[in-house]
Amino acid sequence: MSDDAKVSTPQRTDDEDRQAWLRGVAADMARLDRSSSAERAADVLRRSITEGALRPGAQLSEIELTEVLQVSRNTLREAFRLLTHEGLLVYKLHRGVFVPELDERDVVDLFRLRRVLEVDVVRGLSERDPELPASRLEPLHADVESARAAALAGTWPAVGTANMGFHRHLIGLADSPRLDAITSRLLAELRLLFHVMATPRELHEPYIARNQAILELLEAREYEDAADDLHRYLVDSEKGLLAAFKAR
Amino acid sequence: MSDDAKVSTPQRTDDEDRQAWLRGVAADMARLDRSSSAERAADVLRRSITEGALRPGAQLSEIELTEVLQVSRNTLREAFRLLTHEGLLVYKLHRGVFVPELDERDVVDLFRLRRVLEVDVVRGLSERDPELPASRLEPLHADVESARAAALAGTWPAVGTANMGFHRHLIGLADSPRLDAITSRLLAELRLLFHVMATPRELHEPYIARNQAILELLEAREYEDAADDLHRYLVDSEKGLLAAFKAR
DNA sequence: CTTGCAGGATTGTTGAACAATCTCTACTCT
DNA sequence: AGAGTAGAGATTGTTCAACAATCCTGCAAG
Repeated sequence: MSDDAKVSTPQRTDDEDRQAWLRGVAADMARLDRSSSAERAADVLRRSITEGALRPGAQLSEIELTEVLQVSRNTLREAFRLLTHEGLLVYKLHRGVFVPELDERDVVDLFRLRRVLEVDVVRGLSERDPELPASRLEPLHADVESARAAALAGTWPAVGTANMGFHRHLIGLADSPRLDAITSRLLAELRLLFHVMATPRELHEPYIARNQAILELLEAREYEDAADDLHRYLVDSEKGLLAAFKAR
Repeated sequence: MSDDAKVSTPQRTDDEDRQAWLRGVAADMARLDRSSSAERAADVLRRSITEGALRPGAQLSEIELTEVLQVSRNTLREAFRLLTHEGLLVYKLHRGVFVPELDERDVVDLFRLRRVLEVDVVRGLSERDPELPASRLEPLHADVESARAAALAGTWPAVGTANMGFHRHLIGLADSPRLDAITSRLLAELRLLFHVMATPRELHEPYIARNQAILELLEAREYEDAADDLHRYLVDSEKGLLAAFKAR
């Protein structure tokens, strides 16, 4: 860690800045030289699925998509694999790939995991409070803000996106790459579930304020209260989705 | 198993049996027609990695493996993708696939998740105790038994396998497919970590008895005590691995 | 109404080919 | 001599065309 800083600026900050910059550049590079074709195709498909253009249950034809996406069948199948791992597609042997159709049991399973993981992250924050700068909460503020803006504009899917970003960033506070990966998959599946709703307003609107309340508790370092709030939040959200299923 | 009994047996049980049988048949079918080539190649590689024939850091050459496994490059790459998703391989763009080298941070990350998930499963058992037949604990007994047998034979890697099976089956009690998938990946990565030990005896032996103790608490329906034991178990196991890293 | 059987369509797999990138060696220049 | 550089060789990324295996559809027969 320590270095041969010969200048008179505080070495710690200087070094930390450099480290942060190095990480940033590395991340940018990794983002740029992605496996080009396969990941680019996966990006397009991912958006089509999460935005609802491809409904749950829909089949994705290989030959059709090779023409649309301008990639070979092999590359397309690699993109399929990527999305399969994210839970956005399922393979049926010799029958093709489909957008998964989730049901009530999946809702229960999904929220069971969300509760365990998210609540534990928030509870665990109290133990590493000192090393957690306030700037780490910045992305959460941005999510609440954009959720509120989207609500004003009436674009409820965007509200859902922002709310999901809030929880993704909340999980990110734990600095656990494996937890981040798991969360990414869970939220992708949650997206699929949202499509059971005709009008997603009552599915997203109530949670804007509740996210903000949790965020304020985090700022006040009331981690236990925040965890309790979050738990109730997830229970209610699950109830809402299950109700939407029954009313469907 | 069940039959289309027109006799006077209670219909409910009859129907439930039929349902169970249908699920069993479906599972068997799904297990049989696996994606043949790609999954078969992945099976071979998976065993090579988990059994240590391919050490962490080793590179897997494509042309070499196409000859050994008798599959085409495209199919081999699909097998690589499968194992990448399990955490047993990592891709480095334009450089190839490698067996990952995990370090202390991975140990901490991994065990953090194991503690949260496994402990929560055990705690949650108390709420669904009535619907949990004693036969569900049968696989756990088998794991303890085979661990003990392997210890007598001195085959410590087999002890590790049995111990991991115990925890996999423990998680399985939650009946959560997503949790099962996550666990499968975590345990695969744990396997990679075991290879840092020259002599794996002290890494596995102490935990045979501790698994049995936990199992006995489960049978006695002392779920809180079992959860506490499990928590300590995982803390100690993490310590042992970290110590092995430092002594390496 | 169910069962069995073509025929057509789709997926699974292969092999070869070319482009892009990395690694290593050997060379040049100071 | 040592550092930097250019290029050859090897490996990976991607595409294409073809064939084998499997699934789905519709129709005929019982």
